[in-house]
Amino acid sequence: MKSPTIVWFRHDLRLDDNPALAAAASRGAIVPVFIWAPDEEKPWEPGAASRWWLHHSLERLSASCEKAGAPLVIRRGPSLATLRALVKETGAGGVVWNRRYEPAVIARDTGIKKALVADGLAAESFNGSLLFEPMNVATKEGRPYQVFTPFWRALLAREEPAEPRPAPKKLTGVDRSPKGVSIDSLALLPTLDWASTMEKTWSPGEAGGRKRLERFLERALKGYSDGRDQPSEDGTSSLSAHLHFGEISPRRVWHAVRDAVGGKPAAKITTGGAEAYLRELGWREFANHLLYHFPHTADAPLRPDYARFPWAKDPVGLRAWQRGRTGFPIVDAGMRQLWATGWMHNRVRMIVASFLVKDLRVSWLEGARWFWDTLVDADLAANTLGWQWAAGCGADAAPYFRIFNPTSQAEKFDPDEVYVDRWVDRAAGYPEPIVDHAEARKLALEALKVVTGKR
DNA sequence: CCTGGAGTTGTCCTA
DNA sequence: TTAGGACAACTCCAG
Repeated sequence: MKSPTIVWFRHDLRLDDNPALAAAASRGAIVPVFIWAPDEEKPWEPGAASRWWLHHSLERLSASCEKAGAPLVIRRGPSLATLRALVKETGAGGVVWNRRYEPAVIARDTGIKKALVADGLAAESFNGSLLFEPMNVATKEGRPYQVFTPFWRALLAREEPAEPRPAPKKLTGVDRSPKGVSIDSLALLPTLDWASTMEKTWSPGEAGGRKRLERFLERALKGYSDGRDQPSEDGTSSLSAHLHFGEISPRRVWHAVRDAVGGKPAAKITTGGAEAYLRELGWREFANHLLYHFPHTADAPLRPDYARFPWAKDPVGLRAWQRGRTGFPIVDAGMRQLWATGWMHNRVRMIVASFLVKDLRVSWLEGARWFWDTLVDADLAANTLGWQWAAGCGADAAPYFRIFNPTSQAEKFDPDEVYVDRWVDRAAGYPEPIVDHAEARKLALEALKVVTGKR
């Protein structure tokens, strides 16, 4: 019998349109593996909400692999050593995986590939997570893009992403599957009772992702352009966490959206909702492009001038923001939705982010860290882009004078206060506003002069 | 190399 | 009540 191939699952927790899995399955027997090694991703090892999601996603993936004929082996420990051990135990001839683009992960994976090849093994990686990988996209001058619109135009001018390929009908496992550990033993679930609302809100896993997509296409795609701005409505796709963990393929989403509006090439789509949604997938690509080409941005502003920005030390304000006790109902509603569900509507993410960095003048990194721990869709590329955009220190950032007014944003996007009422009880001991917005706005504009170097 | 149009998501003041 | 301009320049990127 031919030697089996190890399929190293990471952020591609699906069988559908999974290039690494497909390649391995076409060669013969496979050993599907997930390795829990959070230390290797420091300082951005998965946060609490991500771990909750991962726990359930692994349960689903494990069930699917089992059913398809090749049980998932779960282990913990250093990735390279674990892969080498598995090679030894199974006589595998190679290891395959789908690529990730976070700086720490790239460094690790590069080392692992080199080591495996030096061991005399076949090691091959694939694109399972992006429509267009960052190393293949550049301006006419060969530089990375830093402005979204030209980036997006360039993507639209290209050949479209390939059609997704369905899951292999059957997987062939090895005769004696290597021992693994239980999902429970990874201790991914929170110890306190924090996840009950999350459990009601989400269905982690491949099937849950596909259902979300179908539901979105049926109910919200058409009205997406405006619907996505109403946090009280289910007007967004809510696919972010499924996409982050690779439970659904972006190619699958891309083509499903195209097909939903007649199957025209994406560049020719003028239907408002579909065009706007594909553009959001474009932002996901752009975020990965930026993080790949500017790896320092996860921890420092892209625009070096901003290192001078006089951020406030305000642990009390930060705490009030985190707990949803700022006295600004739309901000508090968002922060409480985040705490309860592990997710926040994108419109509200912008409002709360602007509030933290402009009204409280607390560093975007504090916000990024809180989101990182509490979002089920926490994604280093998207989180970095979003926070640097709000703070004005990133690529294609919001102009410095664009400071969200939490009151007018609420009036505009939650006029009947349906969203606020869902998350905030303003009767009992609801706090007074912790800042005067008009005053805070002036101070923020003043502080920004330090960066622009003017008086 | 130069040129010129353009840049996700806003707010406030004035006429 | 509403519409329009100011809020800063700067850099990006295609032609």
